[in-house]
Amino acid sequence: MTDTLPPDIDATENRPYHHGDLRRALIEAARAIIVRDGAQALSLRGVAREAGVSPAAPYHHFKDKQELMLAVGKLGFEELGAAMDAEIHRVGGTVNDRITAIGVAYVLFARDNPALYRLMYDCSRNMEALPPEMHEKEHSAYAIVRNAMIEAGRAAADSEIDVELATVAAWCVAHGIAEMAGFAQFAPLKQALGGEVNFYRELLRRSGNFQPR
Amino acid sequence: MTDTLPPDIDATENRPYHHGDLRRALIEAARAIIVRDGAQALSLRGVAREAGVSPAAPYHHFKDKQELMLAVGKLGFEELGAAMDAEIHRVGGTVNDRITAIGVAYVLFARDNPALYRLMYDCSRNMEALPPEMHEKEHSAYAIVRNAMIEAGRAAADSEIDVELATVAAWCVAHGIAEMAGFAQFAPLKQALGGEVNFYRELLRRSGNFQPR
DNA sequence: AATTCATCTGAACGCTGTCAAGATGATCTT
DNA sequence: AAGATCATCTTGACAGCGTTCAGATGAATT
Repeated sequence: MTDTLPPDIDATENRPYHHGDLRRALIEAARAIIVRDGAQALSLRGVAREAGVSPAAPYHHFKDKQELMLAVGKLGFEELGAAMDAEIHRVGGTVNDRITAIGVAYVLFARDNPALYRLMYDCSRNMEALPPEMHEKEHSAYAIVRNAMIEAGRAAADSEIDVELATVAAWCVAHGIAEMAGFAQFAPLKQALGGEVNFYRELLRRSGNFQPR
Repeated sequence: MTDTLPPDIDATENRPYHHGDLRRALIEAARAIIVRDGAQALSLRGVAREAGVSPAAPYHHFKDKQELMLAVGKLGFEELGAAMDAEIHRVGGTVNDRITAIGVAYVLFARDNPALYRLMYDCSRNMEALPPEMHEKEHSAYAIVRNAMIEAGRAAADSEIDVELATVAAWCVAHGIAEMAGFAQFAPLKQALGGEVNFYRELLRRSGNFQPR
């Protein structure tokens, strides 16, 4: 019973059976639809259609439509973490430069992927708690913010509560701004501040969480 | 042709035709369903059922399901404004006491009506801009925050941009906290800070928007 | 070569949002 | 008072949705 199939890639789930890797294909099809047509237009049947399988096929990989959504949301959090990480390394500089970069990257991710960003929170809210791997892994979005808060001295690294609180406070601010980012009635403010990014930067600055004390 | 029906109530829209006032009945039925069973369970047919009319009846009062949702969202913003107003008058005290009260009232409204709160933003985001009456009326939620920012000296009252910016900054923070309010994984933090409300108050305080400079 | 069993299909269920055509009945005109 | 008007509501239909179940398919194991 030697494995004729390679232990394979590094991915969490991989099953090249009939289709090859339908599970991943479904997740990516769903992501594509949600980014292209918005959350409203996402149907399980549509995802199956996009992946070229029958409407019932997804049920062998996901219990629910919701469980597929959750997988897409998880992917979204990974992408968010990657975007923040990339921006940190691009900016470099002082801790405070980087901490601002994190906030801006967060808001821009939400602005560029509004439906995906929304889904990430929608499926989170429907659960009792976020699955641990969403925010506990080393390079998760949550860990990045958390580490930045410690490094910036916004929390005593030895006080668990203090670190959590600083992280949550920063996260809430970024989330609030991110959700408003697309609202059209802020256009005058964006213009008055000399650009969209400056607007976000100013809001982050005012919150006191993304700039030196 | 003397009016057999009283000119009637003070409401904005009132048409006692066949049903009496189906438009309002539909809005209130929708509100009841969304509060009772969640946003996921809200269907146009269900609303019609709850109001005791046929599935097609709503289409004589609303172009769309979305248009009905929008009306519910508008109602929600009115209730939010009323809740904030009530809390302001209940607390009294200094400007800073009241400004904190506004933030707490905002977050608690979202915590107590999560699905309604979500709908308020969902239908807002689907539009180009919020309908003006949602945030420009004297006692609208927006105006309350705006006036408080001026009174608290957090913005120069004569600088339009400054006032808008301060208001938006505060609103974003409150919104961010409000959306996170229900997340289960914050339970330890709530306990560590001696209660849920203290947790919200601490997050608001840290943002710098809801406390004296 | 035979068996097992995960994977996928086809057909069906009740539900949804929406529409077109017709019935109802309050209001307005005469 | 009688007739016309017209907003209001119902009936019936359509396509599409999430979900289930019985059966077909074919790769992996024996």
